[in-house]
Amino acid sequence: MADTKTFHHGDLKRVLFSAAMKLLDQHGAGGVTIRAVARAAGVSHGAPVNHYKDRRALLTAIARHQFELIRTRIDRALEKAGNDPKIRARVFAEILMDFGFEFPHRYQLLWRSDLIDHEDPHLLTIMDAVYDQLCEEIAAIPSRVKIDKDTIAVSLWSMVHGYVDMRLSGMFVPLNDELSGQPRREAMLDLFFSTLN
Amino acid sequence: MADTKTFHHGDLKRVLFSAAMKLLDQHGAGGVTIRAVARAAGVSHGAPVNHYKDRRALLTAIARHQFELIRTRIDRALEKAGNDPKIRARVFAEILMDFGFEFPHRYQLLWRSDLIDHEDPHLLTIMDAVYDQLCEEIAAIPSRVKIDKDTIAVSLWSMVHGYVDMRLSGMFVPLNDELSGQPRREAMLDLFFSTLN
DNA sequence: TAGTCAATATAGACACTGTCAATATCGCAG
DNA sequence: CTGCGATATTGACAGTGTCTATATTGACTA
Repeated sequence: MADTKTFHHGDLKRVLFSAAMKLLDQHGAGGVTIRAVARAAGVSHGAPVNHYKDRRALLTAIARHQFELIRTRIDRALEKAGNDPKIRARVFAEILMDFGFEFPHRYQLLWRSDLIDHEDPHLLTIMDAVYDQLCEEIAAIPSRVKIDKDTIAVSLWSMVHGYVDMRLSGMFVPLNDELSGQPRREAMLDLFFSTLN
Repeated sequence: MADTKTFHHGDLKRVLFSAAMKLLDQHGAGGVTIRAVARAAGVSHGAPVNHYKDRRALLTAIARHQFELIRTRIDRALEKAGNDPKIRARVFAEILMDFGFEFPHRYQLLWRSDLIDHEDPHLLTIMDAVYDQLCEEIAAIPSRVKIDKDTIAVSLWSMVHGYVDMRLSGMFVPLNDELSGQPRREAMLDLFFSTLN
């Protein structure tokens, strides 16, 4: 008896959300305007304010949802990943890259601090959860050399994010992203994990 | 007799450019509107079109200029960097990070393909030049293992960009970015270059 | 010197945008 | 049936980018 299915429209909040997602995937964050979302949902331009305080709130909700989706994907992949912590840490990287190339506009939104609220508690929580999960796997890697675990985690995530982000901006594309059949991303991860021996 | 110092205002193009830079540094790319730039330059909102076709053209010009500044900084730093190619490649990373943290809004603009034209020939040229310079240093590193040079270059730049970009979005800040006095960025670079032995 | 003309600047319009305030409507509690 | 809170509509306001028509400037030419 809490929230769903009441009042005028039905469940406008959900409709607004999915309309916004569609606009995001199609036209990027710039296409997700309050008014366009309202149009797509078939309501007036003033209606959304009852469910999302402003544009930033709507986009922040979407970002939160994406991180939850990422975590779900990671969890599912880890179930089938065996026990080698190096392979498990690598799964993390693969999932993030897959997500970035599959949903470029969603991925780019995640880091747009001018559009979303990175102080949002829900968002902070889920981001921390993903980061902590990575750290757990990293910590389980047996390593001869003593390297700070956070440094490894930050390095890996940085490399992954940097690669996806730059590729989505059109960089490294002239490099063809292929070398002798193996995607470059695999070669990068090979290189990274070879460090940890 | 070519371009500078003519007509009505004097050299409005330069004035527009530096007004835009000031707005960028102060308020981010979102604050760089054609009309705000025109206001800051003391001309009407329609004046800029004579010098920059549209907002995208103005921002692209700024991006181009920033990459040229980065290349200049790299060149200068390389002059004092000695002959060890590993140190020279590292200089590249240090300069990029310095620039990113010194001018966060300028740095973020460089990768906003919704705001600037990454197909612009001038921009492509200067970006390629910076990348090629990195590759040269990488190629000079003697390595036991045979690793594709582009993979190393892409990995390094990706890690550097990813770290700066995520930090500027507020991530990794709770980690304090310090570990035992040494900045994390140095630890990351240590880790990266330890791979190439 | 007078006149022409391209380069440059202005002013106004149009269609957008986010956000706010006033108003209207719905559906449930009493 | 009566409220009343939650929700939706409408209109307004100040912005924005970009286009068009108009005005001004300065240099070159006859």
